[in-house]
Amino acid sequence: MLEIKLVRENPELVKANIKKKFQDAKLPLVDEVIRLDAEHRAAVGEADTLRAERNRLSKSIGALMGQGKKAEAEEMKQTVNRQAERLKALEALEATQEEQIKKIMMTLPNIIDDSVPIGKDDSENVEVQRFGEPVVPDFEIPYHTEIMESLHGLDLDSARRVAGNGFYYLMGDIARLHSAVISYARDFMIDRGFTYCVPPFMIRASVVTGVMSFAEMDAMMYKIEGEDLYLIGTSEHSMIGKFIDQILEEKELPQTLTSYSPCFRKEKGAHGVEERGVYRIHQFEKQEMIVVCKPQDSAMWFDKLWKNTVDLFRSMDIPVRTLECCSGDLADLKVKSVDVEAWSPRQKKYFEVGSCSNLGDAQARRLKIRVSGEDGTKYLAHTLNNTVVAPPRMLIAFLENNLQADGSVRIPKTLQPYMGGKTEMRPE
RNA sequence: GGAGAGAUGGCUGAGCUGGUCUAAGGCGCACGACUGGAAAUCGUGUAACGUAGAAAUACGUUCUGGGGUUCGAAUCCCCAUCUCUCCGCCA
Repeated sequence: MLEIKLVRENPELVKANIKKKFQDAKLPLVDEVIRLDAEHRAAVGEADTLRAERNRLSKSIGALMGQGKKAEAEEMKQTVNRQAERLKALEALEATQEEQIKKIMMTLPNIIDDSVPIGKDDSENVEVQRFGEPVVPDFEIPYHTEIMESLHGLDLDSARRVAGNGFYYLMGDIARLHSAVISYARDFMIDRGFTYCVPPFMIRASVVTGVMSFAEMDAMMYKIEGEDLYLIGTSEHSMIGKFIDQILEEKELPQTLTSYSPCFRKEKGAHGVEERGVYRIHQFEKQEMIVVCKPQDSAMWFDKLWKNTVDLFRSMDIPVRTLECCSGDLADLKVKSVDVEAWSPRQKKYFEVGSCSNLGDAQARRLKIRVSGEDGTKYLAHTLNNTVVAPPRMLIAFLENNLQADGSVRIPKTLQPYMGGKTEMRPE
């Protein structure tokens, strides 16, 4: 979501950005929206003149009525009525133009950061940095469902009967580990100065459309039947929505929040062979972090945010890397984004466990999140979000990296207090 | 779920028998005066968004949101949302 002024004044910049994202089909939209905008402003100008005239005449009708000059008032009413038709037509035109402009503006991608690598799809994403040694042990690592089952920690059969594919029962120590990871991650972020928050798990359509594109919404969100409510796909939705229509004082920034929520996703689309078990599921839990800040600070916060996730995983002895999203793979609302990926010693590759995004002012423009500066000027805030940790997918990385040759799973020191002091989980 | 009352600029709060509402009054905030400095006091100014303009400014839109009646809506009508009170239900 760009500002129409930017498109009007810098069409070449907007077009170059579209090309960088390999969305050439959208190029004609730029000229089209500029034309619509010019027509719209002309219509507004004419309509405003008519409205001014109507207001002036209406006022004098009031005055005439007060003086008891009914005949003159009636005559004046007729004058206003003669203009009413043209005004009505103009107002209808204004409405359709606004709708058309908004529709196009919603599809134009945000201007990406200069540092974003150019590439057409996820195959061209770029590894930035590795943290920790990606170890491949000399014994075989089983599929994560087998590790969990060996510890009596997973019951997919029952889940299928009760809710279907994409759901799970976590049992015993695995369920406890799940809660431990969430609690540990919560405290980890609180220690870094973030404010803990439990948000609504359902949100209105108006908030959904503010935080994501229609295509994403259709592919992800579960709707509550008969109500204007959707189950959240991530607490980012309700956390950014918290600031909808707000004008924040500059001194209240930055807002740094960490939130817990269950997440619900339809996950429309094919499920690959490596996505069995608890990798791609309709329901999971997540500790999230979001930041609302001044525009000049968002790049700095972006770096801080993804580092938090890296540090968290490293504190549980899980090797990770950061993978920068290339231009073509970057969602339209985003300025820049990196995925944090955890090492899978079984697959001998990294897989996504978190995603850190700088949205610039795109969400803020849609949701009207503004800042009132010291000198009274108003501007849009920048918004960012990042995963702290999202089990049960994260447990896959945890189990594979902490599995011992004898089938037991080591519990790192940092997690032990959250596991009642246990140092390992052992199959019976 | 049932019944009733409400929603007005940053906050509080009047207006709600339709027409100087260009939204009173108060609080807060900003600037100025007074002061050695401050408090108190006094004065002035204090919403957002859009269009035009270099700017001053002008015009338009907005009184929870959407629709309607009217020459004209904060005010009347309809729908939605939210809040409060009472009843019911419930962890």
